[in-house]
Formats: sequence, structure tokens, C-alpha cells
Amino acid sequence: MSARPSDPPRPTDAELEILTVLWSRGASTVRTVHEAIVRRKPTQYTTVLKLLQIMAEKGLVRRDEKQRAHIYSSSRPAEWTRRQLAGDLLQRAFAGSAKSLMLGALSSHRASREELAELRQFLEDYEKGAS
Amino acid sequence: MSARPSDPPRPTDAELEILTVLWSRGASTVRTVHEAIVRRKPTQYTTVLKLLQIMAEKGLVRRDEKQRAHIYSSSRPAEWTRRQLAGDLLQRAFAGSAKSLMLGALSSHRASREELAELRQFLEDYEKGAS
DNA sequence: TTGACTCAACGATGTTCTTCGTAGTACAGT
DNA sequence: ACTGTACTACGAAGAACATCGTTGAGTCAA
Repeated sequence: MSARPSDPPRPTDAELEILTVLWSRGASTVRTVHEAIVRRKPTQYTTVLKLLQIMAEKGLVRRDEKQRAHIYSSSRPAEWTRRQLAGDLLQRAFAGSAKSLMLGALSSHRASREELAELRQFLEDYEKGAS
Repeated sequence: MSARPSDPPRPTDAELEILTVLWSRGASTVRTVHEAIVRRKPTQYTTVLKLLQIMAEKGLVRRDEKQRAHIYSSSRPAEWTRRQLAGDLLQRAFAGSAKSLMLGALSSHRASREELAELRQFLEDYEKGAS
């Protein structure tokens, strides 16, 4: 539960962008990641490579060097990192008020009816588990 | 509704820390802010001053220079900035899924019963307004 | 085996962030 | 007027970030 010394640091903006690619596509080569990134923003291949190397040093990703084209994968499940980020923001900007966070998220995003249903469902489940 | 060109940029970590002080205490002198900051983390007076000057340039805070000790205040209400931050994180890390964000926040924080009640209440109100 | 490709490694650059020291200015009390 | 105190302004320095070019090594096919 408590943070071990080996917990990776909070990813930077560019790093997070890469992580989202790894989360959705799973373990990937640099080339694959680059192809996904470049679709949203013009970026050199070596920029992505460098980022991934740095992220490996930080422990944000793991690297399999068995093949010539190294294979990178997120060292933590998406949910773990997301939880860190949400909790971090919650403390730093929202003074721990989950309600304010939710309010902020929803008023900036305009959730669909299905999403709201999901949310209510989740709250119910959570309440049961938490009591 | 849409972002005007003059919208201030996302505050950095240190800037956010100062903003939270301004949000809770209202318009303040550098000295007052410093006193609040130093309680959490040893920091020089001039560090806070410099930060506030930079934030004024960026448009994150407004400055009243009528008195010798300038008075700083957040240029945007707390809710506005919070909404930006939550929305930003929602897009960048949560692929727009408010549910995941909620899940992340709650599983990192363990909400109280009252807080959960508030949340449910808020969701209800929101649903009415949103339909 | 040589040439075209593909890849990782590395170094360099420019920017932003964070922090602090120093200098100068207004002001109050003596 | 003189001195200490409370300010702001400015500049500098180091770390972190983001980006890219170049180099050299591995691979495959003609």
C-alpha cells in the first residue's frame, strides 16, 4: 500500500503520452510507438526512442532487449499509474475533496447518459465495499 | 466557454502550491503567502516572490501595486483552474473516461461516508441539469 | 561482400522550472 | 538627516524536459 522506494516518479507530459500508447497497444517496439505518436503530433523517431530510454532508466517502462528491436512495456498497469495521478492531483489541487474533482471533471467534459449510469453504479459498488 | 487566447497556462507544481494558498486565504501579500508556504516546506521569501512575479506575467495571478507591499490574488476562481486541471488530466491520462478518474481518485483516497453521500447527491443534480 | 535499411546509443541544444543571492528603494523611528 | 527594516527587482545557476542530428552496429538480400 505504501510507496516503495522503487516506485517510479510521476511521468511528465511527453512520457504520459507514450504510456497511453503502451497501455492501449501493449508491449511495443519504438517504431510502433512512434507511428502512434506521430499521428497526433509531428515527432522524430529518435525523440520517442530517447524518451523511452529515459523512461526505462526511471523505471516507468521495462525493456526487453532479446530481439534487435527492443520491446518496451509499461512497468505498471495503467490503473496503477492512473491512480497515482488522480490521487496526486486530488491532494495538490483539490485539498482531498473527491467531490470537487468529480465536479471539475464532469463540468469540463459533459458526460453521456451511459457514463453517468456507470458512475452511479460504481459509486454503489464502492460504498458496499468500503463500509 | 471556449478558451480565449488570454487563458493562463497550466500552473506548474510550485505555482499550484501558491495558488492553493491564495484560494484559501484570498488576496495576500508575499509575506503572508510565504508564511503559509514555509510551514509545509523550507523556502526563501524571495523564492515565493519570484514565483509570484512569474505567475503575474503568465496571468495566473493579478497584482495590486497600490500599496508598497503588493497584493496578489488568483486571477481565476479556484473552481475554474480546478476544472482545467481535472479536464486536462481526464483527457491526457484517462482517455476521457470520467469513471476511471473517479475510480482512481477514490481508490487512492478512501472517501468518507459523508463524502460519498455528497458525491451521489452531486451526480443526481448533475444528471438533472445535463438532460 | 557490399550496399541499403533498420535500429540503439549518445551528445548537444534550447527551453522551462526552481531556487536563491544581491542590489536598490521606500519608510519609520530616532 | 541617518539607520535599520521591509519591500521589490533582477540576474544567475542548476536541474529537469523535450527535441533532434549523428554515429555506428546489426541484418538481409543481391
